[in-house]
Amino acid sequence: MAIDEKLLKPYDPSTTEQKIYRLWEESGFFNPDNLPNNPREPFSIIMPPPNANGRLHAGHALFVTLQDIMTRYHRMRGQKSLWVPGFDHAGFETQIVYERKLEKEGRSRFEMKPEDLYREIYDFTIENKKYMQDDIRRLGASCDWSREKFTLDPEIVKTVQQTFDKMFKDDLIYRGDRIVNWCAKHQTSLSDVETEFEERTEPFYYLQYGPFVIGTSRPETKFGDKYVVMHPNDKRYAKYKQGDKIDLEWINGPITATVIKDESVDMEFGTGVMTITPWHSKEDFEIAERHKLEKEQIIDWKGKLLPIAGEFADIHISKARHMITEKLKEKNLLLKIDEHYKHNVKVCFKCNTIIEPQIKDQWFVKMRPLADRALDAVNSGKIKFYPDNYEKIFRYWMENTIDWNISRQIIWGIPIPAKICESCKRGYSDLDDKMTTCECGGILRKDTDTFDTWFSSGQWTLLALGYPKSKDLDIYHPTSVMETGHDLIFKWIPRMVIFALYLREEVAFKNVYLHGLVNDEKGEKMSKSKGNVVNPIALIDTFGTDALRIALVVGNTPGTDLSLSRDKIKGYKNFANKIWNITRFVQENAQEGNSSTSELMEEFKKIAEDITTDMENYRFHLASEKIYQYIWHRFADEIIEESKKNDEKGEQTKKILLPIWQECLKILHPFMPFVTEEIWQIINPGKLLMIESWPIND
RNA sequence: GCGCGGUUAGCUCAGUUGGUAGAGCAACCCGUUUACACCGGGAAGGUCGCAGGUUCAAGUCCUGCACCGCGCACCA
Repeated sequence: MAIDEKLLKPYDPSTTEQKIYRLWEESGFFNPDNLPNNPREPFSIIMPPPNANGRLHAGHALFVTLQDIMTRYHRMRGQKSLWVPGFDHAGFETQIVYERKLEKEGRSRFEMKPEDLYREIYDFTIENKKYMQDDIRRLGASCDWSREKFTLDPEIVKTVQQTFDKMFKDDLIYRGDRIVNWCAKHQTSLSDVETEFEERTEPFYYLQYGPFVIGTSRPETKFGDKYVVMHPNDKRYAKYKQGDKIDLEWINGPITATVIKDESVDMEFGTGVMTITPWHSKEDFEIAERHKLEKEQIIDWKGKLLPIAGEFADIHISKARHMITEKLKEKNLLLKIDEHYKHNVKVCFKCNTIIEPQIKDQWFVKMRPLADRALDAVNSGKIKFYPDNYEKIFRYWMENTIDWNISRQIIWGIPIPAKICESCKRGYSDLDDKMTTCECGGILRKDTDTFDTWFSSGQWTLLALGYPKSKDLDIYHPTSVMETGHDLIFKWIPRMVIFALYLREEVAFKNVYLHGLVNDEKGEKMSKSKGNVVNPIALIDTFGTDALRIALVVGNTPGTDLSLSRDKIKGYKNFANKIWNITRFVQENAQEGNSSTSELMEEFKKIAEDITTDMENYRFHLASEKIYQYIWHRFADEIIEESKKNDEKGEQTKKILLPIWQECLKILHPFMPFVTEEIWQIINPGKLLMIESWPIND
C-alpha cells in the first residue's frame, strides 16, 4: 500500500483538529435528523448549560468529554443520537460576576437603572457564550448546534412563566411571609442550596432575663424579645405556666415577657430557657407560628438595627454587639461569657457574608407533593444513578426537602409574572399583565422579582427539547442520561425530576451519571486564589484535544474526584503519536487477502465485547484503558512485531493487520475523535468514522 | 450529631459477580539493524489502613476501630 505523505511527519493535533471539526459539522450528522433511520431506540442527552459568565474550566472539559463519548458511542451503535447544547443565564451567579466587574470599575448596581444593568449583563453574557461555544467545539463536542438553547430565549422565558402560572393555579405555589435567607451584601434572598455553613468560634453570653438566665450568641438581636420559652416537661420551670406575664428590666428599659411552653426547647442546652426572635431565626419563627405570637423586625435589609433598638438604632449589627454587651454589663444583666463557643454560621455561598434570616413576602413552591412523586420514580427504578450510592443521597434529600423560595431580588433573570396587592399583600399570577385590582379592592403592583435560576434550569430537559410542543419531545424525552457533577445532586437533579413529572408525567432522564471534581495534580481543589486553575484550552494547545480527553477519562471512576496532571496528558499525547505511527506501519506493511490467523480477530472481538459491556454500563474509565492497553501493548508490541517475521505466520499476520486496526480506530473514536477521524480520512477517503458502525452491534 | 466516600507500588489511581495483586508517571539496567526515542526490551517495587469474622479461597463479603475528604443538619 502506498503511504500517505502526512504519515511521514509526527502527528500534529493543532493543524488537524479544526479541519476535522469542520468536516463533522458540515456533514450535518451532529443533527440526528440527518442520520439514517434506525429501529433502535433514540439516544438523547441534554448538555448541562454552562453559566455564560466566564471561560471554560477543567470541569467543563470533563463533562464535554464524557457526554461526547456517550453521544459518539451511541451514534456508532446506530441510534438516533441527540446531544442538545445550551447555556444558562445563571441569574444570581452571573449577576455577582458582573457586580465584581462593576466594583473593580468603581461602579455599583445600586446606582444604575435596572434596564441599563440588564442590558450590560446581557451583552456580557452573549459575548461569553460565543467564546464558550468555540471552546466546546475545540473539545470535539458532537452536539447539535442547530438545536442550541439559551435560558433567556424568548420562548423559554414564556414557557417558564407559564409553568409558574400552572403551578399557581394548581395550588403548588403560594405567596407568604416566611423566613428567607437574606444576603445583606447582595440584597436578595437565597435558597438553602445557595448558602453554606462556616464554623466560627464566638463568645456565648448568659443574660439575666427577669427570673431567668438565657444564653445567646447574638445579643444584638435581643431587643424585641418578649417571649420566654421553655420545655413543658422541665421541672425547674414548672411553676411558670403558658401565658404568664412577667415584668422585667431589659436592655432599653422595662418590658413585659410572656411565658411560652414549647417542646422544641432542648432542656440540656444552656439553661433550658430561651427568648425568641421570630423575625430573624427560622426555629424561633416556627415557635411563633405554633403559638401565634407577634413578630417584629429588629434588623433592616442593610443589616442595621431598627428604631426598636433605641439608642442603637441605625448601627450596623457588626458594630452593635460590643456596644450592647457593654450596656448589658453596666445594667448587671450580663452574667457570664463563654469565650469559645463553637457553632456554624450560615453564610452566602458567593460572598461569605453572614446570612441574616428575615421574614419576607416571597413566592414559595410547595415541595412535599412534588418530592413524593420524585421519590416514587426513583423507588420504582425509573431513574438509575451512577454511581448508585447517589440514589440514597437523592432519596434522603427528597424526604427532607422544605418549601422552595423562588423569588430573587435581582434584575438578571426571568421576571416572575405576578401581581402583588399593595394593601393586603396577596399575590396573583398574571401572565398577560392585565390585572389591576385585588379582591380586597387594593391596587395591584407588578412583582419586580425574578426567578431563582434553578426554577428555569430545573425544567431544562423539557425546555431544551422545545416544551411544550415539539416532535423532539416525543422522540427524545425522557432523555437517556443526565451527566453532570456530583455537586449538583441537590441543586439541580431533583428539580429536573420534579418538573418533568409535574409537567409531562415523565421522568426527566432514565440515568444519572455523576462525575467528580477535577483537582490539580496534588489532588487539591482548583481555585483562583491558589493559582492552580488550569485552562483546558491551554492544555489543548500544548497536548491536543485527544490527549486531554482520554487523560480525563482513564481511571476516572464515576463520582470520584480526579487529579489531573500534565504528565498524564503528555503520556496520552504520546499515545496519539503512537497511533499515528501504527497507521504508518499498517499502511506500509499490511497485505490484502484472507488471513488464516483468525484467532487474532477472535481475540479482538472478545475484547471489543468486553469494552462494549463497559460502555453500556457507564464504565468509560475501564473501556478507555482497555482499548489503550490493547492497542499499545498487544497490537503494537506483539501483533505488529509478529507480522515482521519472514515466515508463514508473519505473512498471515500481515493480512489481519488492517482489519483489526480499523476496528481499533472505531472503538477508540469516542475517546480520541480527532486523530482517529484524521486517520480514517487517510485509509478510507470519503468516509466518516463518526458514523461508522461500532464493532459490536447486536 | 447523621450520612456518604476514601485508605492498594515513590506519586496519581484502576481492580465490574470473592479465584495466584494492575496501569500511567517517576526511578534502575540494556538497546538507536527503518512504524514510532513522543520508542523498544528487561528487572525492581505492595503484610491491598488496623483488628476480628465468614469461606476451600477475601483488596473484594460481614463486624468493629483509626485516619483523610465530602455532604446534610443543627442548640437559642
